[in-house]
Formats: sequence, C-alpha cells, structure tokens
Amino acid sequence: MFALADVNSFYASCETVFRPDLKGRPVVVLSNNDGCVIARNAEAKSLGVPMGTPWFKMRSEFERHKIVTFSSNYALYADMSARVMTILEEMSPCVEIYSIDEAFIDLHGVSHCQNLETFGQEVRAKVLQWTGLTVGVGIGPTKTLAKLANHAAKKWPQTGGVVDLSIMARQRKLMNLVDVGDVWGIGRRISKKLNDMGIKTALQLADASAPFIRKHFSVVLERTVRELRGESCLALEEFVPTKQQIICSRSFGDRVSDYEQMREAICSHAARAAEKLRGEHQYCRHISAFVKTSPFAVNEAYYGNTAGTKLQTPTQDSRDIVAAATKCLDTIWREGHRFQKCGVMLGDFYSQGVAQLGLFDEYQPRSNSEQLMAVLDGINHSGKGRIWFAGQGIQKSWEMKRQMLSPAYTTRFSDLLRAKL
DNA sequence: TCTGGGGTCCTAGGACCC
DNA sequence: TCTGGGGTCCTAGGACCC
Repeated sequence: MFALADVNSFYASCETVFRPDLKGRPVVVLSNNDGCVIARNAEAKSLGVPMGTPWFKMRSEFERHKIVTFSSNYALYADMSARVMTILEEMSPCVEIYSIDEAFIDLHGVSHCQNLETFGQEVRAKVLQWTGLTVGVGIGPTKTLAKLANHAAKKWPQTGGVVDLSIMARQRKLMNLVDVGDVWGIGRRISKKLNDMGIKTALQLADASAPFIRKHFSVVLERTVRELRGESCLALEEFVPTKQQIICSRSFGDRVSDYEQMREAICSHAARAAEKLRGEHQYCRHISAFVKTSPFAVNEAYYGNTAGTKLQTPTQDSRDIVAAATKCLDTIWREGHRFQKCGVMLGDFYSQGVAQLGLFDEYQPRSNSEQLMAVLDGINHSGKGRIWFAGQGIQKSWEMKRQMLSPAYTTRFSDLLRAKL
C-alpha cells in the first residue's frame, strides 16, 4: 500500500505562511525571470488565473484584482520542502521524495498498526502544526492509484484532504468520475489519442486491454493500465538514483546580442554544472552548450543550436568543463541574433576520473585537481563569500529578473522575521 | 518589451560489426 | 544477375513529470 502526500499550492503557500497579512488574498508565484505563472493559491485559482500563462499578458488583470505576485524564491521553497520531508520520514519508515512538494510513502508497516485514513489525518495535522503548510494525502495499492486518490483529496474538500482507495469498489467509483487526462503519466497528446479511441475516463482506461494499449502506445502506458487495476508495477524508490545528466540553463533578463555577455553566461552555467557534478561525486565525459533565440518573436528568424564535445578522460574540474563549454559556444555562436536563453549540459558520467586510453593517446593528468576543486567548493559553501572564474563576469548584466522576490526567511539571518509582542 | 528549469524514459533509425 | 540475418551502440526526438 502506498500513500502520496503533497503540499497544496506549495510555492504560493510558502509565501503566505510568512505573510499572515495576505490571508484571504489571491497570491501567485512566477517562474524564473518573472516569466509565467507557476503557482496560485486557492483564492487566485477561484479567480480563474490559469497556470503557465505569461505574466506580461496577465499583468493589468492582476492589478485590477489586486493579485499579490512573487518571483520564485527557491532558497525558501527548498528549505520548506526539507522540513516537510523530515516530518514524513519521522512518521513512516520508507519515503520516496518524488518532487519538491510530493513524497510517496510505503505503508506496509503502518497498515498493521493503524487505520490508514487516520494515519493520513495525522500526517496532515503534524505538517500543518510544524510548518504551517497543508498537505493532501492519497492512499492506494499502487503509486498510480495513490496519485489518483490524492487528486481526489484536493478536488473534493469534503474528503477532509485524505482519500483511501484500499477497496476496489471505491477505486472504480472514483475512476468513473475522473478524466483519463488526470491520470498520472497521461499528458495532453496521449489524452487526445485515447479520447479519439473512445477512452474518456480513468475507468475506461483501466478496463482497456493491456496488449491493445501496448500495441498502440508503449510499455509505459501499459504499466499505467495495470497500475490502475491494482497491479503494482512501480516500486518505491527510497534511494535517489544517480543522475544521468546535469543541465544548467537560464533565460536572460534582457535579450543578449553581445558575444562577451553570452560567453560569461556560458562560463557561469558551466561552473554551476561542474559544482553540481562534484556534489553528485561524479565525473563526466560529455559536455555540450546550447543557445537559442525566442521561439515567440515575430519578424525575427529563429536560431537555436547545440554543440557537444567528448573528452578523452572523465573530469569534474571546473576548468575543463568551462573550457569545453566555451569551445562549444564558439562553434554555434552567430552574430546578429537577440538570444533569449543559453545553457550547458553534462552527460556520460563515471564514478572516477580514469578512462581507458588509446595506444597513441597523449594525456597529461592535471595535478591537484581534486584538492583545488574541494577548496573552491569549500569556500563557496562556507557562507562567508564566493570566488569564481573571471570568465563568469562581474556585472552579469544578462542575469534573470526577480523583481518581486520575498526574503529568505528561513536561510538568511538578516531576513529572519521579527515578531512584536 | 515581456513566454521557466530540470529531469526521466522509450522508440526509431543509422552506423557498424561479424 | 544475384545482395542475409542478427546483433550492439549511439543519438535525436517525442512523450511525460513537477
């Protein structure tokens, strides 16, 4: 048996927890660069603010409805997430952190000593008491059914925020009410194709023939069908699998047409990617860089390109990664465009920095690379200051916009809230 | 003027091997 | 004139997730 716990309107709730004065007012949070709406509290949802729409299109409407708008504050959300996950881990033996605001819980042990719905209510109460955030809990014999139960817990408030689908009859009753597109793993494309085939509800999908689904779609959807029937195909993954790739990319605050600025941005993303790579205790061989103009610009030719390179030996040294990324940039850079975004990708990971060399390869290992990188990371994680490569730039005029950023309430001393008695 | 970032998995097709 | 079968590996692209 699985439970899925997720925080209601997570980003928006993190903001309002520290701003009791916003109670009852509509609140939204924007994506990086203040681009799109990515979170809305209940009040904003009931005003019909759609998810994913660009802010500039909504701006005047937001002002009219006095909608409070925040830039993304990931330092705050990551810290609040860690607090929620810690509580879940204290209350149950096996937890899989699925995303910043969701976790699957293995209820194997729990079900022997406690009613599952009661357990769900206790989780809600404790998270609310200790963090001020509200979670919904869905329970089911498979991950997909737990997800579905969670969906129902959020959609119908009369459930009290907990839905238990242990019993088959309840599963079928709920699935009959749920659109097939609301099932976990079914996006817009597959949803449309299923609809065209006459499969409109989750129940119809559950009752579809597995070989038929496999033939017309893929093994992924076949698994979903089996999971909806109560056959568990997806296990709880308690330990985070090692990453296959690392991507660091950002939209620019303003369009970039200048090579020097682009180079700074690529250097910065490469250095960040290298730091993440070391955090994973990995070495990479494949490094690529990409640039793109806005796909939405009219009267402007789109240009986007990627270049990659493969090193002879896996590396985790920022100097190698920055050098490779800028070399890639030089092969795809074109004058005369207004670039919107760039990024660096790392792949082909190894657990150590050695590789089989060819007979005639000449290779000089860097001396003290590991130690130097450890010093670099040590300084940058100390909280006392940062050092970086000159190529990353000083002014960083290309950096993203965050004009409505809230304080780092929980992770910076100077931003701590003060309470007046 | 202004449209996010970071991932995973699967499949098809091409290059190459014997 | 006739031109196999079976396999691996890699990459690009498409789908999905939050």
